[in-house]
Amino acid sequence: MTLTNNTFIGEYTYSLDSKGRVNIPSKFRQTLSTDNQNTFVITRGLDSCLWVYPLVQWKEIEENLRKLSSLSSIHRAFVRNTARYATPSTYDKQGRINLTPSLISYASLKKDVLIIGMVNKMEIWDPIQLEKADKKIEKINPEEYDALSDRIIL
Amino acid sequence: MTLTNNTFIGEYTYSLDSKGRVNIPSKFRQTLSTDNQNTFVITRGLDSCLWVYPLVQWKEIEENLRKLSSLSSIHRAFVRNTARYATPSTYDKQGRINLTPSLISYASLKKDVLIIGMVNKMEIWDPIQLEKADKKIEKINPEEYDALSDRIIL
DNA sequence: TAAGATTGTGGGTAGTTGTGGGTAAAATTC
DNA sequence: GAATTTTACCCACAACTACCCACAATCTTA
Repeated sequence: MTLTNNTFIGEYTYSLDSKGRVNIPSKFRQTLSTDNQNTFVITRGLDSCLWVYPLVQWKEIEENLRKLSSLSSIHRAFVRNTARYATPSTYDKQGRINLTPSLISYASLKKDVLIIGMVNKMEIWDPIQLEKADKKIEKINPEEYDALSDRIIL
Repeated sequence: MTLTNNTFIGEYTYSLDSKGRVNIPSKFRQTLSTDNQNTFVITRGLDSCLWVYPLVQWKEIEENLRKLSSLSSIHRAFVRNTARYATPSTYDKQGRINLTPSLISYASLKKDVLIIGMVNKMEIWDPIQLEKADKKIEKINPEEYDALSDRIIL
């Protein structure tokens, strides 16, 4: 059953094979095909994980990058660092995407891989890395976390 | 697989051969051929790298240069430095472009060469030069960099 | 519960891509 | 105008990638 367009939620475990392929949760594939879309952009996340955007989502980011000026060195660096690691990819007939060696090593991916829905994108994690990141967050800024609670009604 | 017209993202490693030829990532070639275009304009980048524009993009730059006044010495210098090093080029049947000795030496290119998609253009880098440039940016204005992160939602 | 459909995982193969070098045309020099 | 250098075009081949098929495990449905 499909949720709505471009909404990713849930957690799924898959295995990365010897060719660097990972399965995409079938629910996510359905979500995407409603939009006649099987193209993603995979890139480095801000934690040690990968971010996978559906093309429409990525296009929005790109539009914002286009507005930055090549005359500013900061702007150039920002565009470069954002665009540099972005890799377009489609899923194959079996529903898998290819990860480049560079992306695999960035996220320290081994055999078992966690895919997490992040509403507008998915994250690909090594289970151990995710655990580490979780523990780190627990320690710092519980106040900031609470502040978010005010902005978002659950 | 093609993204859309004139969008360049990702990082690719190629080798500069003895004749001064570098491969263009096949994804970029597809992007360009959608426009029935295999003509680039290569010029000096503002960092120590080369900028490669598809012809359409370059035409836009030219239009903007036309608007600058020759009465202003700053404007004159800007137009001169932008136009001066621009070299039109096409890729051969194998998908390679020729770099002139002048361009090669400007970017300090050796054997290994990095091509980076910058959304509206590509950059050609020597890996060591890029590393240097990265470190430089880290030092100056982290606040400005963070401000950009707020403007662009990833 | 059995049969059928869907999903996840592995591997083989044909086509594409990256890199080197050869040759003929064009440009440059003497 | 001949000789030499430079450039553009072509071919060859190795490495890699995308696509295809197979099959086991799981879920669905009657």
